[in-house]
Amino acid sequence: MVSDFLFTMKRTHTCGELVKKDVKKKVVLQGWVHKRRDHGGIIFIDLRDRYGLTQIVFDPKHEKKTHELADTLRREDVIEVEGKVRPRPKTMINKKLHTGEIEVIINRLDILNKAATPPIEVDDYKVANDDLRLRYRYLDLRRPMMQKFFIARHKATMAARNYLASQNFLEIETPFFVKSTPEGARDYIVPSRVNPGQFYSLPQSPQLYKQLLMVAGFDRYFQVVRCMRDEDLRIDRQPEFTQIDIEMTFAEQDDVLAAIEGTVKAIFKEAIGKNIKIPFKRMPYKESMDKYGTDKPDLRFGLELTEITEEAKESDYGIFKGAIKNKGIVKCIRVPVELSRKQIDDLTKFAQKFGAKGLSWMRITKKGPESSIVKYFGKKVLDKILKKAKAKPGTSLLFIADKPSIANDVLARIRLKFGEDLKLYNPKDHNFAWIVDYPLFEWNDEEKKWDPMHHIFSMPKKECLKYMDTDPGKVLASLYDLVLNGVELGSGSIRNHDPTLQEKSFKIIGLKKAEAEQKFGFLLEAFKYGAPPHAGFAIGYDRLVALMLGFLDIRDVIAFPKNKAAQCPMDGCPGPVEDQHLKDLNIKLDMPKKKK
RNA sequence: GCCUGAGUGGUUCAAUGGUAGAAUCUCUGACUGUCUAUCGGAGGGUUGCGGGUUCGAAUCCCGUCUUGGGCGCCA
Repeated sequence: MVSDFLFTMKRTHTCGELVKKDVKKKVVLQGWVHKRRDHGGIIFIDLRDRYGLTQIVFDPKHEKKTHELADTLRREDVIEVEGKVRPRPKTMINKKLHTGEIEVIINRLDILNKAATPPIEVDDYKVANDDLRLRYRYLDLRRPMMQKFFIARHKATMAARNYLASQNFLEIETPFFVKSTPEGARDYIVPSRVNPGQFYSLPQSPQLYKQLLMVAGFDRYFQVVRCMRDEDLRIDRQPEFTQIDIEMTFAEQDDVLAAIEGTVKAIFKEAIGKNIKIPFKRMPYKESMDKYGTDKPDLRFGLELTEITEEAKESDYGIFKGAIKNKGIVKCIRVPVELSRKQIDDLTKFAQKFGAKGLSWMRITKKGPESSIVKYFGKKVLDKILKKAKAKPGTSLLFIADKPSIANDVLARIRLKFGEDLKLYNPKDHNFAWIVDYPLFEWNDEEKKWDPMHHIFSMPKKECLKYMDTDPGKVLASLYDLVLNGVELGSGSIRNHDPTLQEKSFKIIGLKKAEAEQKFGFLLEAFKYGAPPHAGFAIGYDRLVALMLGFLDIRDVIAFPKNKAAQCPMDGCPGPVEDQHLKDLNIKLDMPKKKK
């Protein structure tokens, strides 16, 4: 850490940089009183700034008046001190601190600002509850741990920018006031005063704009960009969040994946010094669904699922046969323990919570499979199932017979539960994977129509074009997701730059020509004038940084996040506005009456 | 909208239906080598709020508010 940048300032060093070689230097430090250890005579204070802690010493024998003033110091006072660096006695070296070999003996103390007693402690040992942390965020952010997170985030952002710039990507800003497209997530909207009755939307992503930048010939674009979605919050979902958004012209899928892999590698290297192996594993969507029941599998552990629909047909078990008759499947997971009755009861409740009708099970003991359903299976079929699922003594099988979506979802959740409960993985691992070859369309059973699985502007794979008219469910696209430890980190695709093909896609999802024209006309028009093939990706950046640092809560890497109700306990937003303000916008409130 | 957990000194937590405690913090005393200093003393509580049951409620019941996690939602 070099302090050249301080040359115009009164302080000569930060609180994180003085080491043995600085001994005898006369220094001026500024910072916050972190901890105070008063020995009656000598007083030690840990002086804190974002760079670290430095122990400063007030000795009555050294400078009596300064020592008396130091006696009045309390935590979080802001002070300036002048003194001399000296080595600590050998037995008093603090190995936990970078500055632990030295201390500064102080002869001058200026109290720059006394602090009122803080309502929460600025201390990583005792963290206040979420509400207070957000209410006094500026104090919470002073904690060394939080500062570390934001320093890491900054380094990560710089690494991404540098890497992408080195690969010829240009950072170009796209608008925040955009046209509303009422599909997918709910938009935040902003009234336009100069266009009465009209609204802007805040973007959920710069998707269409970055594609237009490709039409404009910028070749490679990126942006570290805020996106907004008016949906309910989760531990890894905030109403505004950051994406690293990229788009590339004349690029194949491998080019985009390589660009993202390079970015992620640079981020981990620069921010936490970790070398990540690239390229990441690639797994087709279908394989992921078959093996893990989800398109965002946590690959830090095994516990793969086994489908036994065919075998189940040969049984006399009514529940399995009934489900199969109903277009369902039978799938199971083998867990490496003999489950107790109580565990099975709990798992059944767990499964029902997520829509399963029930949970069938077999416990494999040394004597063979034990379960009330064993009797419905002939020995041959039973052996086939046990072999297929690799069920050995000391394991158990859990079966779900249901619609594929439910069987997969529930088993995927059970798999995660066992992975966590049995500690089948190292929580510090970072296991990246690409899920590729997604279907372009997904059947919406409730509305009896095709929905885009991800992104309607994606290019169908060449070999699938023949199914566009006959069987849209079979159409795979060059659509890819990045997954880290079971968390979706982003998605992208090769875009559809062919207007005719795009119209076909719209038609399949039931978007009428006029409607498409109204919503995306500007994009379709642009595509007429020489749109190059292009592809892109967007990384959920808050999630990436949080997972990189070893946790899931993205609020710890967002300086001023919202609470679960999308409010900020610090400034109190959202709040009402003045009547005149609403009048200027021609807006009248029509609030529902509160229930009594 | 639904499910589930929490709400007790400033803060973090404890307390079988029977005197609300501890640590930290604040103030204060002692102490010249600590490093989340240590050792004493003091201060600090309408147990979120409103009802109810009970001789007696932090504890049980009902309602309500705040907050965490999840489901729905997030193409």
